Parts: sequence; C-alpha cells; structure tokens
Amino acid sequence: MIDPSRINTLVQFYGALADETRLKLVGLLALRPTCGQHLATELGVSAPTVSHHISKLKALGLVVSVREDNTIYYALNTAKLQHLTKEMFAEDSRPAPPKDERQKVISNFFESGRLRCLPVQYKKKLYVLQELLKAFVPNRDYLEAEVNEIIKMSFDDYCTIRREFVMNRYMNRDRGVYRVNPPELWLGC
Amino acid sequence: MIDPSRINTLVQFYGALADETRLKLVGLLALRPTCGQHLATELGVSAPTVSHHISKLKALGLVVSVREDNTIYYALNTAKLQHLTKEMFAEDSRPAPPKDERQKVISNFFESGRLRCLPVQYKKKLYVLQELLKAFVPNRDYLEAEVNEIIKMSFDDYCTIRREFVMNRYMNRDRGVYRVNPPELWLGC
DNA sequence: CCTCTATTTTGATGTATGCCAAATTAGACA
DNA sequence: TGTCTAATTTGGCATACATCAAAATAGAGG
Repeated sequence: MIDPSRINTLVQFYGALADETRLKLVGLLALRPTCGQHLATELGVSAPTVSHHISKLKALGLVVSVREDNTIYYALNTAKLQHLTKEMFAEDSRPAPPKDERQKVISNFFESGRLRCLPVQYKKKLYVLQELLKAFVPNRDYLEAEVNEIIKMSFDDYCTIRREFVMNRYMNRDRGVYRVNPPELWLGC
Repeated sequence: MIDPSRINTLVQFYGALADETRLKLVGLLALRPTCGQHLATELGVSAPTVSHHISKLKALGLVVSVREDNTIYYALNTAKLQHLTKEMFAEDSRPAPPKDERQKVISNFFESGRLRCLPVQYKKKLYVLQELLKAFVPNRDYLEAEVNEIIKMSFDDYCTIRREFVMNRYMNRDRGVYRVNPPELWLGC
C-alpha cells in the first residue's frame, strides 16, 4: 500500500500536522490569509513560535507567503494539502471505484499534483480549471501575487490559468483583488 | 476548515502516522495480517518496540488483532484509515464537485464512517456493500473473526453484511477462510 | 542612509517519545 | 497444574522538538 520511497515524504507530512499549534495554524489559514502577529495573538503563543511552525509548513509547500507593505501574509495551499493527503492511498491495489469522465481527465492531465499541460479540448480544459480552482476558498479575497503563487504550485504558466479563471467567470477580478465566484456564474457548465 | 473539537483526534491520528516505524508497520499490515515477531524481524526492531507501536495504532482503531492458537495476528483497518484521512476535509466549504449517484447514496447512508442502516433498494444496497468491501484487500485470506471485526467498525450487524458479501459474490468463503473476489465475479454490476 | 516594525534566528529549558534489555503476563496445550 | 511461546510492561537512556526571551535581520518608507 505504501511506496517505500515515499515513506519519508509521508512521515514529514504527517509530522507537520501532528502538532496542535500547527493544526490550529492550518485551520486559521484555511479561513483567510493572515499575518504572523495576528496568528500569534489568536493562538496565544509567541511570535517566534508562530514563525517556527510556519517555516515547517512552508518547507512542505503547505503554506505560501506574500509580502504586502510591512506585513507578510501567510496563506494555505489547499491543493498541496489534498495532494499529500491522497499520497497515502496512491499505491492502493483494491479495485478502484469506476472513475467518471471527469476523474479520467483529471488523472490524465495531472501527475503528482502538477498539471502536465492545459487541455486543448474545451470540456477537458474546464475540468482541469475546476480542479485547479479547488486550491482557492470562496468568500475570500486574494491578492494577485497570492493567486500566482498558488497556481504556480501546480503549473508554471500562472498567467494563462489566471486569465482562464477570469474569462470563464470562475473568478472575479475587482481592482486587483481576486475572488472565487459561486458555481452559478461559471461558464460552460 | 478544521472543526476545533476534532483537533485532538486529528493530532493523534497524524501523530500515529508521523513515525517511520509505524508507517512501515502500516505498510506491512496493508499487505497481509502479520504476527508481532515477524513484524519485528521484518522491520529490524525489537518485539517490545513493535508492541509499543501496535498498541498506539490499536488505540486509534487503525489496527485490529485476532488470536489464532499461540500467535496474535494484527490486521490493518483500512476503512478507519480512510475515514480519518477524510476528517481533515470534513468542514470543507468549497463548491463540491458534482456528486454522482453512487456518491450520493454513500453519503446518505454513512455518517462519520459508520453505516446507518442497510438500504432496502437493491441497487443502493450494492453501493453500500461495495463501500464496505473497501476495508478488505484482494489476494489475501481473512479469518472469519477478522472479517467480523473489520465489519463491526462500520456496522454492528456483521453477520448480515458478511452473508451479503458472500451472496453477491463480493467475497468467497472456503473452509472458513474469506477472500475478496475480483470485480468480474460480482453480481449485479 | 536612518528608523521603525514584523519576522526570523539563537540559545536555553523542559517535555515527549522511540528504543532496548530485563522482567512479567497471557494464553494454548499437554 | 506445569510448560512453553508470544506479547506486553517496566525502567532507563538518548534524541527530538515545542516553547519562550533576547538578539539579529529584513524590508518599507522617509
């Protein structure tokens, strides 16, 4: 079930989440990007402690940071979290539940959580874009730099993806601030 | 994203898997049920160490033990492992990908990893049985007591489920030893 | 450059825990 | 009941690491 070569990755990943403070940190960052001081007071620990834990989460790619003026905002990389969670069952040899069309496209175009290339076929492209969109939480503002950072974890050409997000109305852009649209607004569904 | 009341459960769960020895243990048990001594030599650690780790995994319900004659066989509870892995995303508020029919039935009849009741409708019943079957690995023998233990983690009336498994040819029974059948043999698919 | 603030690094301390050897227990079988 | 094997518990040691205070650093803005 577990690929020996991934044991180390998995131990690190589980270790990262096996601490109460870090888990709460992840919980807070899941709500919105937050700066270090706010996290410290929220959790009732010192700033160095937050820094210490954030650096561990960043080392695993679970958190990205974006500087804005004098403060650094930390944001959760949801896609990475899901990808690592799935690692555990990667080598599962049990008869897989029948994949639907969407699932097939996803597994063809993604490898180890990264997008190989953007599909040309419209329908497939939408599946892939929707998959990438999962890394973003609704009802939350994202700075452009943040959007870029998060896309970049799955695909280098973040400009194309960001543009596709907006063109297909998966995301709304207002004065440089991005936001996930409710599915009713999405095109091509 | 993370329910505060479950933080402790999650910390324990991740902690359980955040150790190389325990992760290897899980990997070995995923292949087949194994006794302590064999695990010890396989991993190159002492018997007390194995015992120590097994007891941690058992405390979380990740491992069940069945005594046969003089030796105790430990077996992985795959269903529990999957259920705990999913906990992390339980409170996920992102727009869910459209659930297919099977997924809808599963989420209606299961709650927190346990089966509420066995559906009466034939088709739904099969979905549920297939879900329960995921706790068993193919190409591996299960003792009846072991089958019971594993089913019991999801549903108290293990007799009914075990009988349904055999009747629908999801499992084969030969002289008291159970085995998952390949999907080609399953009835009603 | 200088200042100011947020973050990170350093150093020290206490706790948690993985590991083994030795002793003990549990249960099967005669 | 006695014996035998496998598993567990106990005790002790070493390491890992969460935490904080204090010091150092980074970068924005004058």
